[in-house]
Amino acid sequence: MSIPIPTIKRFPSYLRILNQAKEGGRKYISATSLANELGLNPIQVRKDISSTGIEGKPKIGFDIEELTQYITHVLGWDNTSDALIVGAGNLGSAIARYDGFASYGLKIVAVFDKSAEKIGTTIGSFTVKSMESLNRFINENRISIAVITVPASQAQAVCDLLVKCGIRGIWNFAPKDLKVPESVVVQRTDLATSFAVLSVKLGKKLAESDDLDSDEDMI
Amino acid sequence: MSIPIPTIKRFPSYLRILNQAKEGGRKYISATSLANELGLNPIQVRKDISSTGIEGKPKIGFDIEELTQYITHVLGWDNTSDALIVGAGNLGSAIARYDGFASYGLKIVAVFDKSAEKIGTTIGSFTVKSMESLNRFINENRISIAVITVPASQAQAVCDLLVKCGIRGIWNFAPKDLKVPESVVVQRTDLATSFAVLSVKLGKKLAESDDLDSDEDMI
DNA sequence: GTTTAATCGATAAAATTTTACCCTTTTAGA
DNA sequence: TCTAAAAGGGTAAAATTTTATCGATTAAAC
Repeated sequence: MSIPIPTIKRFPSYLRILNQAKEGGRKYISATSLANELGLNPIQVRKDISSTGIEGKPKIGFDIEELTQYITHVLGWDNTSDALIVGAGNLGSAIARYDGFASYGLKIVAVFDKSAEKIGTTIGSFTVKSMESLNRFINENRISIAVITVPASQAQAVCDLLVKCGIRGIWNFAPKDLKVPESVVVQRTDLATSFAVLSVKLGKKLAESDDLDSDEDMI
Repeated sequence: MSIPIPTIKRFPSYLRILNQAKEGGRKYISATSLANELGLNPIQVRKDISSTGIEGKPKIGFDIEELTQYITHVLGWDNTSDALIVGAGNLGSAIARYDGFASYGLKIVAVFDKSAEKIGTTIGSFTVKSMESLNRFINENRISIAVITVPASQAQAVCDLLVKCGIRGIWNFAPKDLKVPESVVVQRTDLATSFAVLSVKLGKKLAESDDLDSDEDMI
């Protein structure tokens, strides 16, 4: 009944292609063409879509509008959530300035930092607020999501504080695995993880082409 | 023989904990304590480690130094690769300024952008270079890895150019699935993907606690 | 020295995810 | 109208990944 995590991870890509197709004036899209765009297996796309309960029409495909709405809904991106950022360093600043979150139902509404030098400065459209004002801000604005972009050494302390203030979802960019109570959800996003996969694949690829090179020498 | 992708994705976390333990003066670490730190299953950790060929000692665990070296080697992080960034926007700038890449064998050596306003400006320790100078730079410095941080609409064009210049590995931050020849490796890193998982988990969690609330009402 | 408890390692089972197969539906064209 | 081709959908198989089980090993405590 519940949707597999790998499927959920593919959903944002589907949305992206769907939007593209819609902008191109199309009304229907087949699993096959979705798959082609994304380099996926069409059967897998169909299976992913089937988990939303949406049905397609043979020879035509799926109704783009309907599919978009369902996926958006499954992801909970149809209701915008306010979120705040803790940590006004490079990454925090970049995220604060990034304007693409709106399309996935996330609205950054404030940026916090503990450094006296940063408090009061401007990042994009935000004025950096102090950690002392965090609790009140969360409660007055009923914030349930926080983005952590502080150094690893401070991440757990910040996390604990956020949890105490009532935050329920944490998007953690610090390279640190946070301990939270069962009622709180943490998702860690780690550049290193992604780069590890690139490294290994590239290493393998380079080794292959070296092999080819030596094969060629033997001709 | 080849290491599963999920295992590779966990390797950077292992390295992080290993470093931490080493700094704490420890010489050995058990799969169990690694697992505890990361919220993983100890059996899984042992299995992951076994794919490196390293053997541990019962009752003691694994030699931290040895394990670190092997994992680093498997990831190819023992040889530093020079890389360049294309796209000096928010994200590109943040990445250029980020100093944590060194620990995973990645050294950003230049930043490129096509915008005349940005060329010549300074980002961290880099002076933004023009796209015209890209080809020459790649060849003179034998760069094989590029980071793409341009908008989605330009990503494929930039990618094609990079491939033509001889780039073999592309770390793509643009929300766009790039088509590359078979000899090139692309890894896409997407904030939306990560956030999707958080959204769904959080939605489920919030629904659960709503259920509990209503249950309590019934008492 | 013996016992105990922690841990490893190998193999097997379970769970999850991806892929294959085959049949049905529907549109477009002969 | 009939036929062909392009999907979709359901079920089952295959592949991958995670978890369990159990015996073997080893340092530390007694």
